[in-house]
Amino acid sequence: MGVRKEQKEQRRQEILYAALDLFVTRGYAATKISDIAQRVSMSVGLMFHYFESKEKLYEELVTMGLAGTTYPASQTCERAIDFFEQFTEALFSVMKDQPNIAKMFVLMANAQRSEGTPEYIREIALKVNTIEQFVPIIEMGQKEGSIREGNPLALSNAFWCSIQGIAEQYAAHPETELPESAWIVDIVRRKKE
Amino acid sequence: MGVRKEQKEQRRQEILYAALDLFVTRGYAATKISDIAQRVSMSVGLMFHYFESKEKLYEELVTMGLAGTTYPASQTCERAIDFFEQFTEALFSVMKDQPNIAKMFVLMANAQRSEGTPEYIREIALKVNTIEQFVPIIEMGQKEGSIREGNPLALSNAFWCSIQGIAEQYAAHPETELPESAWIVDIVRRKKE
DNA sequence: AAAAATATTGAATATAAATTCAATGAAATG
DNA sequence: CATTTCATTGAATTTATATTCAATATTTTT
Repeated sequence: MGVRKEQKEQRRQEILYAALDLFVTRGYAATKISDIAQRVSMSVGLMFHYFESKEKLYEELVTMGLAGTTYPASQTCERAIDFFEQFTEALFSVMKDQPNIAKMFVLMANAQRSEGTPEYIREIALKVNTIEQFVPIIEMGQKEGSIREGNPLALSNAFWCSIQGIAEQYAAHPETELPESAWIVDIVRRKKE
Repeated sequence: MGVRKEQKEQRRQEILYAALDLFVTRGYAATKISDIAQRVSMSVGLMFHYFESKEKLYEELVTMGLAGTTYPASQTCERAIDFFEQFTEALFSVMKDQPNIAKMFVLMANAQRSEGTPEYIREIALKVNTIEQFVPIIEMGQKEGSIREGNPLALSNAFWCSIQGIAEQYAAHPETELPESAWIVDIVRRKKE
């Protein structure tokens, strides 16, 4: 049973990933249903057999992005700085062999920031609140001396903005060499005297 | 003479800055002429008295962005790392009291990257080639020991992506506290043993 | 293999946004 | 103050794109 359902599900996935790529490289508003249809070699009409509307497609992507966001926030690390190192290393490594991860990063950021995003979709995207999540870890690291001094929120922000900027560049130009994770972790690392 | 011309020029500027803000906060494609018109309290029709089309308006902004991009590439600094420090400090300081600078950063990056950008506009935007510009400075700094080891292009890229990510966040949320420039410069700084 | 269910298409239709335009009002000029 | 020039509007028009739909093909089920 369900051979057809599986195929349909398969096809939906193809559409979703084609849309992800297009939404990221040209922006949601600038992407036409016909662009997506062309990518997956189907007629425009058929797209609506799979997705109710362009907006629903977007919503589903953002929901996927939210679901896929599982940060090992309470990983077992002795020092906070080790957490940043492991996290960043892991992230870059995943981005390298799954370009969709970088794209998803960009999609989520756009969904959060752009005033063009339908409000209910924006709200879904906003549930991923990475900047705030890292604040307690930074505070801990400051106490133990592995993270530099300074406003924890501003530090977290600086770190995340950098990650974000890198993901964007990588999504647009995957041929770019990713930085070594230590370079980025140094944004928050405390230097020894 | 030219009272009218001045007023017209004035009005054009208002439109340009309203468009800059909208293009950045919602994206070029998602911004309607009517959105811009509303911002500057004029009828949609009148917009076309000032600009031939939405695209020309975009082109003019990108051209402005290119013209405004004057990096003191060969500043008088003893060490390369000092250059990065001065540059970053200056940039953040300018962004703080001229929010349009941050917005322009974002506009230019979008124009460069998005496949939705009309090709001739993209080419204008691509003339700002910051990443490559910093490579020789990094190489110099590596020789003199003030910049860390590593692929100079990748280092420049990491630095610029961070700046870019920060500018984007700041453009979207100007209430965010900007990082201290030293945090970001540490991406390229060489640590003493 | 007939019937039912589903996939697919291409051609309408609907919607939305850009662009044009004829008409009107306001300022400058002689 | 009559005339010309420019600013402005609101209502068409055009263009682009999303969405619907009736008709057809394909697959599954009986």
